[in-house]
Amino acid sequence: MSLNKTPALSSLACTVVYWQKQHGRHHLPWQGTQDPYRIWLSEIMLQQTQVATVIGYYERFLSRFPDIATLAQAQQEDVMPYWAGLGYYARARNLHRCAQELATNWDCRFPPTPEQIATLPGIGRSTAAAIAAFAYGTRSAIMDGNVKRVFTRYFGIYGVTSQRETEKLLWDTAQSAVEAAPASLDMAAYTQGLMDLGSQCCIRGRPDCARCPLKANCYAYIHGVQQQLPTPKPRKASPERACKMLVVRSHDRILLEKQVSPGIWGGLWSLPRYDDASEIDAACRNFGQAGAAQKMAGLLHVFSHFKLHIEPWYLQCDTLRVTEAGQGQAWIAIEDLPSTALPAPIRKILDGLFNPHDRALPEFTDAPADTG
DNA sequence: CACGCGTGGCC
DNA sequence: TGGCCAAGCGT
Repeated sequence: MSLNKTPALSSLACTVVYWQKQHGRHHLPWQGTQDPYRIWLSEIMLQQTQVATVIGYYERFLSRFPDIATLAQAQQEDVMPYWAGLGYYARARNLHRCAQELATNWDCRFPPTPEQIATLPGIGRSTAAAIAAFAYGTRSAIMDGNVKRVFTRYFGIYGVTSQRETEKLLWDTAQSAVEAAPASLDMAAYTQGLMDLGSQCCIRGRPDCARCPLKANCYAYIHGVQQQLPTPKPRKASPERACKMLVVRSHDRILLEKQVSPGIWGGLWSLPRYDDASEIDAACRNFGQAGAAQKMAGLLHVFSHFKLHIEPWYLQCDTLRVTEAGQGQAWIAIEDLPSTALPAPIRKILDGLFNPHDRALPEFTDAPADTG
């Protein structure tokens, strides 16, 4: 992919800087300094941790350990209390180790290049670039969750961002954006501006495109696909459950059960539900039709947090009197089903029975298949 | 390289 | 309300 000569690329960095100076954040505790120690400490604390959580920890830590030498001389047991509650405690152990390494090998200073900084414990490519950009003005790109949102949307980069190919494209694009910018670019404002855009405008759920300075050239805004980007990770396999349901028909009516709220399908009407075949048998005997139920084609319904395998059975028993409905049950006329509040899979089952589109008779099967 | 690491916020 | 996510990194 060649983005280098597009207007979208060449105008990006200056637009971000201009916006950051007017609308970005300028009063966070770690801003307004070029001290690599303070910048480093903030970057480590901010890894996978929200700004509001970090602020208090940052100020307490900095009061106790004001510079690299103080931190390097401390015992790890004296450091950890200042991290307790912040999470990801390897960050604190690496921070301490890193300070000692800087004291031993670098005269309590940070190395001059992001490549060298990234060799230190707990500092990866993105954190190293951020430290170098804020402390030295080095033109090296960062890549965090904010930048991923901004760039996937702005450039229309599809693919799960944690996958290698997408990750590489994002890094290459981010570096190209820096290199396409004029030499006078304010790297600190640009780096901060990308993160400010990501946290203030280009948020995940409802991006505030109206206030975004990049919308004129933004792929997602132009094509209306903000909700599709960044490409969401495939969800973990959800637990699966199974149940059987019974369609009991008497003349022109079927038996439905009102679902309680709160609960699955609360307030809707569903079919009587059973856990196993013996309960189906018992129900049929109860209706005076032992062994008369027919197994229908199974289907799979996917909820947000689990999957339900439904095995419907059909029982014709015209001897029943429709006045005999249990608590929470009702005999509903088939002609009234279209106006009845039914969950989608229940409507599908009943549609297949009573409104077969392309076959003369409802279809029964011995081998239920998940056709959901 | 997919995963574990911690806690809080969000819907 | 449980799952997903947040200024990532190390293994």
